[in-house]
Amino acid sequence: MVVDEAERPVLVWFRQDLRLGDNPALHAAVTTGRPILPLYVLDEPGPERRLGAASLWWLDKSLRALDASLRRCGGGLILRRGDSEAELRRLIDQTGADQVFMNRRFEPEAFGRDADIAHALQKEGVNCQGFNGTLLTRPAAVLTEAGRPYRVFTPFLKALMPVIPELDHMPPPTRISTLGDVASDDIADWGLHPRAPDWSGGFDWSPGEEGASSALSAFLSRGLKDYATSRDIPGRSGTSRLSPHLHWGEISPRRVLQDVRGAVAQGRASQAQADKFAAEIGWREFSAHLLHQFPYMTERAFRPEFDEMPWRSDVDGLAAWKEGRTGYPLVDAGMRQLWTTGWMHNRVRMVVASFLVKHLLIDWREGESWFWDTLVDADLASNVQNWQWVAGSGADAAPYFRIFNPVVQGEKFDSDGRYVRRWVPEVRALPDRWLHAPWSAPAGVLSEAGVRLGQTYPRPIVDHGQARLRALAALKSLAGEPNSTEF
DNA sequence: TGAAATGTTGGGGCG
DNA sequence: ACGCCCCAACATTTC
Repeated sequence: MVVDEAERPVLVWFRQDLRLGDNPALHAAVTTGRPILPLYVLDEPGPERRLGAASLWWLDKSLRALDASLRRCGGGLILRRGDSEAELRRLIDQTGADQVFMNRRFEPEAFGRDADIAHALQKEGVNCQGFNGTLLTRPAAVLTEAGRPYRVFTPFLKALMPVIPELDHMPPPTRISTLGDVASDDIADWGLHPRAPDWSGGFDWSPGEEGASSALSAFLSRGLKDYATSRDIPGRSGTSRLSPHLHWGEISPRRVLQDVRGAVAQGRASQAQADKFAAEIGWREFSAHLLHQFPYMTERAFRPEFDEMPWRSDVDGLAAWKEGRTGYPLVDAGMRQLWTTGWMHNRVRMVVASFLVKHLLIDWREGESWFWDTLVDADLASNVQNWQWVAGSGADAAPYFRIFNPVVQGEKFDSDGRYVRRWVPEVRALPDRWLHAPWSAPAGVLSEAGVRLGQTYPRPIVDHGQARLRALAALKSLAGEPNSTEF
């Protein structure tokens, strides 16, 4: 088939950039003036880690939203299932496309494979172009003076902020010229939404580009102005809840930071609040850069001495943790919020993670794996980095002796009990004074609140004081100086 | 982006 | 008036 050069279509390969606005790859494709083939390939099961159940739930909705947006511009999303390279080639063969535009992914496996695919296609005359649509900067852009990756967050953030490129004006295309009849799967056939049973009834999310913008607007008008303190109170809606939108690229971190700066300029929030929020976006960036540069982090401890950690095997403890019946109300509340809504407040994530790793001495990979399956914002770099941070084995990690007391954390950050009462109704009637430690309440208080320990609500599966000493002993046994940050 | 143990200080009760 | 003790409040150190 001989096709006029100017009529050849170009392919936009969507992955974790499920948006039309502020999308560098799509924008570059539109600029060619050629017909556009928007493609998503479900490479599942493929060479990468399989998506978790909550991620599949989200992907289902986000792809539908992207397809609807594309249809409003004149063309729909082409869905294919199979090996990424094979499906790209198939579509290229079917349509005569001679260019591929994609926003790069920076997880090591995906990054390497994208490069392999691009090289293979270029050899055959298909031009491939990669962009950065998901991070503030490419990982290689932030290095120490010695040319090495940062291992400590604060200097990383300081180096990152000045090198973030300006946000180019890339409005969503109003019209996409597409080819007529290109075969696409029906997303309903992919079965991404859970059935039998459908456990997603408690998910309260609006996946897609519009949902992302709404979440940002809501945060800018309500959450940002006292972010620094509200973000730590799990019983309030003080966080942005942008994480799943950012993960799937329904909004870009540059756009988020630009709008936050705009809110400050309009006097809707102070610079200090904005800086605190920017630092959280900075942690996302730090995670992505670390994983890109230290690919072994998904499997092994960032700090090798932690590979010797004497983890316990504890099937019952792990199950109690997952199911939210450890007997510590704040921990149980968090795990139930996760299961019910696909999300957990950040403060509580630290507490439940610390509990698994330090109180139960269970390998952080067990927790990471559970979060991966149940979180709608599951992100390889962030998930792995944060788990290693809590475990003490990560970059700039929590010192080994930092062991959260779930009772003290509850009293500090859920002092009115709003969070625990919402997710652990069994103890709802206890007065604040005893809410976070039901086992310490006098018998009369318990019976008045209708709590029968061991029957209506579990006794603690470990004693905090003993578990703390056990963890300290195990962590101290590691070779080297676990607390040192010197290299 | 801890918590617990230990140390210090100062007010107040009391002999 | 004074020393002594208790203990809360706060600071420091230790894990």
